[in-house]
Amino acid sequence: MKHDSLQQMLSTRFAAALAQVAGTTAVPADAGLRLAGDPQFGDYQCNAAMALAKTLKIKPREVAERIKAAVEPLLGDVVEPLEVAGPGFINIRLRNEFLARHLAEIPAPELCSHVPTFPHSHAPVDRVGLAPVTQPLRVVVEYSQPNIAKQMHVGHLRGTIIGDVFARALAFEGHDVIRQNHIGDWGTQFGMLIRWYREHPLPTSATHGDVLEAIENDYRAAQERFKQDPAFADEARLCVGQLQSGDPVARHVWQQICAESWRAFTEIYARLGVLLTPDDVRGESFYNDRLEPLVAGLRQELSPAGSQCDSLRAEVRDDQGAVCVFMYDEQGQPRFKAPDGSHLPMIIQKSDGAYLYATTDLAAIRFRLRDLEFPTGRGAQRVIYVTDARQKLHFQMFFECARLAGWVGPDVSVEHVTYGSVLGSDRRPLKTRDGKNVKLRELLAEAEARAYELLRSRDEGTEARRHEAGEIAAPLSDDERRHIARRVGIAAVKYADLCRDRNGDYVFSWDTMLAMQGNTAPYMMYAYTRIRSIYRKAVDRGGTADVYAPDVKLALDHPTERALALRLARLREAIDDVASNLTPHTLCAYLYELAADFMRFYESCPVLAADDAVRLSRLRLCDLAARTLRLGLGLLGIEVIERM
RNA sequence: GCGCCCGUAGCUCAGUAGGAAAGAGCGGCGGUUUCCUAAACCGCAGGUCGUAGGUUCGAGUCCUAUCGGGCGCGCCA
Repeated sequence: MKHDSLQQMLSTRFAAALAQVAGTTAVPADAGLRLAGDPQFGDYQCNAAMALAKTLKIKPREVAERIKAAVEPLLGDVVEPLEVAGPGFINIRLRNEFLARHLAEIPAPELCSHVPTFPHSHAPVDRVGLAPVTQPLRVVVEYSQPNIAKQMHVGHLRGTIIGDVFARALAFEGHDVIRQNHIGDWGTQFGMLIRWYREHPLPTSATHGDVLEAIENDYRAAQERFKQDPAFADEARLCVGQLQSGDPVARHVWQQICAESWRAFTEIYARLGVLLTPDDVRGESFYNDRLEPLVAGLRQELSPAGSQCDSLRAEVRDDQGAVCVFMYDEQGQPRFKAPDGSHLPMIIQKSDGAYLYATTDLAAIRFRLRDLEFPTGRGAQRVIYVTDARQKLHFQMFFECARLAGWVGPDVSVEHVTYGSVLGSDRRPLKTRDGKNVKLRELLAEAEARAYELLRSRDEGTEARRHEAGEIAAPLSDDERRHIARRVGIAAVKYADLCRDRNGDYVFSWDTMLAMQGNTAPYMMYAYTRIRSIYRKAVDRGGTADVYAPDVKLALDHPTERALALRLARLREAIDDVASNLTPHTLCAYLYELAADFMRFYESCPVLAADDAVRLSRLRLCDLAARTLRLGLGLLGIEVIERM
């Protein structure tokens, strides 16, 4: 089992050599080791000589030569002779024997059941030879955050998909991941609904096909009535109080609404292949009775003479009837400003006594870091919030406030991971034709329908013809096609979202995401089925039993074999990258390159027709490629299929 | 007014704590199928990296201005 990526392995050796050349015992944190910019320069390169030349006042190429001399004994038979090139680059090419050995160490699939896979499939995960981290962190990932009594819509799509990748990748790395779905299940809006259901029946599955849709319609009707009927509005406000004070009737209606909402959310999550379950729900209501003491506590922590952190400071003060946290910078100037230039506070209690998002967030982080009861009894060391970029200011204020209050220590990492909006082809936020939010339920149905249509139109011609020509055993049955269409459709939506840098806005396009060429889910899934097809045929011919036998030597003589092998050997780098930088698109890029490398290998290296030794070697490469694709796509929350 | 994000090929986007001649896909043009799925593969064409300064041996990448687009900024989440 491997802990270090190739890059880390090379980097530590070069770092040691650098220290030696620089004449220090301090090993540099960065040995300047990068992927080679161009294949002609090898696989990796070390760029540290130029920088070191400056401090040593020696010519860069001379420094490079010294590094080369110092590092070569450390590298053994890992690399071909190093080359110093250009102004002082050191080009590194891994030896084929090393690459082959490296891959040969990946054992036949050993399944691990500690990593979550898909909601409906509890198949253990094939780690493809990658070891978990030795020092796992407890990581909270908060994502999705739908609102009770409303259907999930496109606005929830990105956060749900992206957050799920973090949960998966971090869990795979061996961290102790706690998913948290901070659902909006509390607040004044429930007064209207509770009041409404005094005189209307609560929708049930017996009366409505989509219960949540019915509740949402009622909610809109109640809002309308709230605006027009003052008596109704007053009663609705009273209902809020009843709910908060635990009135059994109000409480019951609220619980029913929540239960129906969760049911609908869970259905969407399962269909999307997202890990979130009702167990992960800890909504705003959960923190309700912690809010009053929290505000009181914050008054203590942030009193003007109270605890301070660095030179920043904050104070709690009532302003215009609201309880506010005012934050100041090192110069004593306001940290945040309103449009009119006045000091912008973070409001933690409204003038009417109600609490806000900020208050709940503070309560939640306190809970996660201090109170969360887990087997080992420790709180989270890393908390990741996945929300859209527009909430940036809120999180900035919230994080600073929590730090200033001393609730988030220096050893804890809190991260706001943002993403851009989903836009339509008009570059405006994606809406339906009549200007409404696109329901996730409908969007996913369309994805599946479009994928089905794609398969059907393709099959009309080629599949039947290929069956007649004896090229394939049987055309797809309609059931299979529906199954495949579901996987491909959902995968297309998720992959299209994940494969671009999450910071920017992104233009939603069915045609782009369902394309068979390019960096898309269908292309990758197709590559996987091609590999599996070879393997099936090999099994039919009885030639796969021993691909992982110790005497099978991986031959990397053809350039496409070598390129594929190198890519496979870099899996660890790709996964480490997502887990530490929280950038799903870099894993997508890796997998796309892997699929493309496989396709090129496939075009130029016959597998089944090759002689025994070569066939087994290539078959093993194929299987490693399939396993790597399945794992990588699985970490992206995408399930592969065996045929397309 | 202040703050954040974005600006790279006709289009959609990569470009990894500054490193060698700027990369994909789509679209365009041209090739490849007695061969494991042609839903593929290969080749060609196409860029003053918004603009102007600066730092550096070296800048798409860092700094400062500036233009253009998006978003945010007291009792919403």
